[in-house]
Amino acid sequence: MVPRAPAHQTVMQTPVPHQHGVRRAFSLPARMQRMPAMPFSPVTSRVSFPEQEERILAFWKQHDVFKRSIEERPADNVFSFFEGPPTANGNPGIHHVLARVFKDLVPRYRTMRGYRVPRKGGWDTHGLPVELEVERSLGFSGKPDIEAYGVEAFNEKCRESVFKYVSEWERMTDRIGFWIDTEHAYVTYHPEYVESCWWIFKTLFEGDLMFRDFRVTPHCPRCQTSLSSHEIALGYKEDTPDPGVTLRFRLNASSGASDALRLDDGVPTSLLAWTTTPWTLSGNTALAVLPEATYALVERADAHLGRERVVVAEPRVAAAVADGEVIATLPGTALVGLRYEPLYESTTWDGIDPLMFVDGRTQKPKSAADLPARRVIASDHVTTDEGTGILHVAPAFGEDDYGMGRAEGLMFLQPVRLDGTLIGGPGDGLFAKVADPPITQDLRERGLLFRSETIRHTYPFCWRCDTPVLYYAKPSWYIRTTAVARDMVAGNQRIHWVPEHIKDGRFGEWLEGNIDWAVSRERYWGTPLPIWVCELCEHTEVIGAYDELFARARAGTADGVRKADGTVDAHRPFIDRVELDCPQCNGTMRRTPEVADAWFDSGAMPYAQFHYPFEQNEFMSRFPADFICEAVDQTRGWFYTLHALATLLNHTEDVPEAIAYRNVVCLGLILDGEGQKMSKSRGNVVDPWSVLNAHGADAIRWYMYTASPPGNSRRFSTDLVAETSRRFLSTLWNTYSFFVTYANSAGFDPSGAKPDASAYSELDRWIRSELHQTVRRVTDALEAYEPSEAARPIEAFVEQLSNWYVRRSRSRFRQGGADSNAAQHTLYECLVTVSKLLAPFTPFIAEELYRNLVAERVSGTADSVHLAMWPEVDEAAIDEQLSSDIALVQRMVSLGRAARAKAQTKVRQPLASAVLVPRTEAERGALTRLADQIAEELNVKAVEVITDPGDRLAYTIRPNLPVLGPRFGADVGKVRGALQGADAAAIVRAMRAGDPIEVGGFTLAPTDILVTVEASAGWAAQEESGYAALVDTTVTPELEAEGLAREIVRRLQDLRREAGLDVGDRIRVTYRAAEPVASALATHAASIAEDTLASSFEAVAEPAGEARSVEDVDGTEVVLALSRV
RNA sequence: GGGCCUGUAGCUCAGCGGUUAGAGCGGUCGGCUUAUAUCCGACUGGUCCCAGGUUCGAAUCCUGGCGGGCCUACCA
Repeated sequence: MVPRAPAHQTVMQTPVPHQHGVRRAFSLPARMQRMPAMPFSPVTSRVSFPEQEERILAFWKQHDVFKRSIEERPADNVFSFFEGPPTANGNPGIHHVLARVFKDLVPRYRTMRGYRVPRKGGWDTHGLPVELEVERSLGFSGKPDIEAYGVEAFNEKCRESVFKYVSEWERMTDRIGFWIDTEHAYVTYHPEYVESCWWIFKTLFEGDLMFRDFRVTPHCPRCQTSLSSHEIALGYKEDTPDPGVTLRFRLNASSGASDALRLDDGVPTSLLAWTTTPWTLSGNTALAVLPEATYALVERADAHLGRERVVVAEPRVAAAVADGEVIATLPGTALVGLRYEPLYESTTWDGIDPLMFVDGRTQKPKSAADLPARRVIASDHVTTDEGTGILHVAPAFGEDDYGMGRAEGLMFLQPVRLDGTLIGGPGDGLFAKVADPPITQDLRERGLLFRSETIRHTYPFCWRCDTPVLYYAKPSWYIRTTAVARDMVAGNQRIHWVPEHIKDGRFGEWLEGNIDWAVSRERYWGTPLPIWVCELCEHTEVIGAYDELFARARAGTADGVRKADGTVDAHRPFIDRVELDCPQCNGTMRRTPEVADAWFDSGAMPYAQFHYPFEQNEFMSRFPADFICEAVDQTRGWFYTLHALATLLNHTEDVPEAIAYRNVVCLGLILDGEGQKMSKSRGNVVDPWSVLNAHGADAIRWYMYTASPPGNSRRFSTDLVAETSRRFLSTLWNTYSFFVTYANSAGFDPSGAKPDASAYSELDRWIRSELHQTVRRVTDALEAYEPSEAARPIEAFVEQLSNWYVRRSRSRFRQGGADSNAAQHTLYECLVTVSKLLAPFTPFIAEELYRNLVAERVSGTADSVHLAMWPEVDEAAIDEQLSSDIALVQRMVSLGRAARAKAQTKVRQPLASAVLVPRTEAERGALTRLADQIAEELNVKAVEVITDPGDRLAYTIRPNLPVLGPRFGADVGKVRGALQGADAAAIVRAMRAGDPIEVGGFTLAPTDILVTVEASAGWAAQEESGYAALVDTTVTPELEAEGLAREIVRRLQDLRREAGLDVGDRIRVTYRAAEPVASALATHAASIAEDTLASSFEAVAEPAGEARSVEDVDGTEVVLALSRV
């Protein structure tokens, strides 16, 4: 249907202020203005949602609706949204659709609330995934291949690769109705973006928030590169066999041991330590014990060494030293500070460069004598659950070890090369894992091996080449996030998280355990670190702007960065050639070779997307974001880097807020039908287009919003989307189609005066009450960023609208007159309001309804629902009593139908009466008032509402536990027992009279007891939760005749439809029927004729006409024939 | 290994201290219907993952397991 407006030039008018509403900003063609007689465009009940959506997309484009939805809102009322940039190096899957539809929801809602919501897109273009994709396409297997190929050419390939899939992303984004400005999207490799990143680096460096240090990192010795945590996760192998060796670290007279260790006895005494990595032993510089643990001195006889004593944690004695005798125990603190004999004198080996920790940094010692001696240290990392309770510490090969080295000022030895080969000792020149056996053998021969075994554990391998990964200390640049860790924790408390548990759960705990951010990567395609270090004196300088770079660069060295045409490309390898003069020593300053972690780029987007601070533009009005939304896997990714950089830059007083976002919705992951995460590697990714083409974007969107709360993971299947479309969208569509059909035939004018309040029927007042309660619920939920909570009430309302309001009002729409007008106004209001409520959720169908019902019919209105204002709650329309009364009616009708089903009388068969039994007097009043509706629904002649059904019912009584529980506590059981034995009828009588009830020594009030009823003969009853409905099952001959007449009406209507007659066609009917049908038809001929628009209805011997059918009515043959008049 | 989430009908999910655990879909049967690709009813289908505990009362709260998901991790 949309767009129906003929193509024409839209005329932009001067923007108008929008404090209280939206003014139309372009003029409609003259023929569309003020033509109340013009009907709504006809709406077919059969609609292709996907095709309709394409038409609406075209309408939005033609009329620039997205852009206007921003620009028509006041510039001083900004709601800020940050787009977390997707990496466009693969085709988008349905899981990307999930994120994008949730991102779209809140901005659309806020726009309708009158905010200006700019939506700048972005692309994440740097990083390892891009490099790996290129490596794959070039058939590379590691860094040496890239170096040989040339960094310049390689990076050029990366740049091309990034946008290979962008058009696919844009096509998907557009089709699902995600409004985002891709035209002005930020791109992380653009020079302006990189320059902002540089500014941040410089700001942090000058604020003493950046430093260089060793970092222990997973390292693939074959590819000679660090592996990111993501890559490591790909390569874990279970049950990897490794050596498990227990070693003797000898104590001697100069160890400084206390008397407790009895070294004076002259018995050889050792500390025992266990490790799975013998190749790290030559890097040992300490042993760690748990100070609060108790250690045991164990004496034993060794087959080779004779009498000896060993020290292990007391709980480990049985496991580690099965054949010994504990001769003393001592606290862990008594071991701290002991010196021990090194396994290897590795400090003196060729090629080893011993370092030491000073003030937390590794340094060369002034002389060999300054090196700290190996000693026993205290550490919380030690456990007594495993090994010996004494830990071998090699700071060069373990993160914990490194931390201990730093904290304790230990020696630092790294006798392993980056290619994984050992320097010196028994394994000299061998690859680390290969060196384990010779090292073990050497220690065995020297009497230092206490025990050797093979253990199995989970160990990481390089996912590309299957080489075991080594953990290895390498120099790295850090951002000192620990300096602002408390600020980050405090800031987090000001962020509204959905779901809430992320705040103090996954995210909060991550912040609590914050460590400095290792931000450098030894890679190629990334933001180059703008750090230059003097070759001679190590003077370090950070460049924060291109102008600064060009001013400082030695002549000619920056030519590759600033191209001849004036553009800048600060990427490698050009930037690597830039040399600066050292201001301190006249040496040459060269750039540190690393690039930035790509997460740094994305965390910098609040600033870099606007080239802040180089351009003073939107940044200030956009920071911090009011809303961001990504999947939970971003908790330690984008959510963290955004937060960290904001807190850091606030710490340096360069940005005004310490948080980057105020509200964040974390989405769960999409799983496939089997509950597995969708990923390219598993091959279970659903192609969004297959679903979009079949069911459309609205169906997918509605499914995403309603399937489960945003934070839950959800299983996805096309069938579930199809169900959504059928159940929700079709119901709404048909209600809309119904309205348009009858409104047009009645000449309904939406601009016409609204009916007086008194003209509205009770049904009208009820649905309006429901409508405005729905508006309230939806608004509240959206204000709380709870999309699922917001969507469900709309679904429930549409269901009520279609299946109660419209169904019960159908005849009113046909009749005309004041009542008909009230019904039309009511349904119109409902549909228009629903279209606005739905606009953020299902923007296409909402637009279609709004365009046809409002924009094209009512002057002075916005021409798109997305430019309209959010509906206001009409508090006066809300009548909660009426809402609950109708809910009760619906419940009673449902009970009554169930009672009919028990009696096996179809609803078409009229019955004499129904008896309703509510729980309270107030309910009795309501049902009495609404008895007519119930009688119609149940097809009974009379409805009686009573609280005492007399002998039509038998009673059972039950204790009202929620009331009795708090009062009687443990006696509840006795009360229950007493009630079971009591005379139910007598108690019910007492309850009716309002008398206190004495039972088993307890005094109960009427409200303490619940009554259940059952029908007696001649009645059918259904009871639920204290409510009951009964129907009189007696079918008199009169009732039977009436039922037969209605049966014939239904069959004639079927015949009309089969014959292809129009709703208004008048007919002539002839029939032949045996008894008892014949008499029934004769009696009711007039009403049958009226219901079927028949001008004549006569019994003949041989019925004939345009359509004829032979029917079996309860065993009686009936022949029907009809012809158009 | 640790953290967080999650486990309810064949499927997707509500319910999160209170009477007989629900909805939609599916299946079977019946019914309504000239807005509907709809709708209504009945039937079918549940050791509310398991085991303890708290409580008068537990799907719901606590503890411990088990399964699934995500994140994280060389506990030597």
